[in-house]
Order: sequence, then structure tokens, then C-alpha cells
Amino acid sequence: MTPFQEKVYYYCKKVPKGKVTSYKEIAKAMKTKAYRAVGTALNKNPYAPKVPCHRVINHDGSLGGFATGLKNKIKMLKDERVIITNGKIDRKYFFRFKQINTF
DNA sequence: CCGTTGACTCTTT
DNA sequence: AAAAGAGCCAACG
Repeated sequence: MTPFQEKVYYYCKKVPKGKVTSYKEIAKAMKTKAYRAVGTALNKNPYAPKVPCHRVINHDGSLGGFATGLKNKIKMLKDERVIITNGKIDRKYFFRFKQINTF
């Protein structure tokens, strides 16, 4: 296991239930720009289902993908009271690691 | 070490 | 607004 992936899982676990985040947000929290690598790391996800990787979606709000089937991902999100409209998740469900805005 | 690939994101048409 | 192209970084052969 690479340290990079461990960080990804670490931040992924920090996402509260009923909320989602984007690959880029995680990458930003890690102080890296490898949002692609974040997705690749979650795809391998050896810690599943210990790590709630289903709460990580695209920055656009679309679900992206899921190793065990995208449909399953949607199901889990709905199970956490996350409303998915037209295959996308509303911005209000997005979780920010940096809750303090400086402006 | 170089090239390919992927659960991405941004910019331009 | 939707689609295509380019940029991006880590992992793997």
C-alpha cells in the first residue's frame, strides 16, 4: 500500500454520513493535484466497505463510477438520505474539509 | 525509465 | 447546454 492511498482513505473516512465530496476536494485536502490518482486509489479500495468511498463523486455532481457497480453506489447514497436528481447530487450535500472560508 | 491507463477536471467549440 | 480536447498525477508493466 502506498502512503498516497492511505491518505486518500483517511480523508474519505472523514466525510460525514449523508454528505458527499469530490475527488478534487480530497486531493486538495491532501495538498496534491492528483485527483485522477485519488479515483484510481479508491477503485482498488482494499479497505472497503470500511472506507465510505461511495461518498466520493465528481466535482460536477455526477456519481463518477464504482467498483462493485455504480447502481450499488447510488443505493448506498440513497440509504444515507442523499437525494440524487437526474443522476446527480445537489451541491448542498457536498462536504468541505475546510469549513472555514477566508472571505 | 518510458508509455499507458484510470472511480477526474477544466477549457474551448 | 452538450461534447470534445487537453492537462493532470500516481500506479503498473
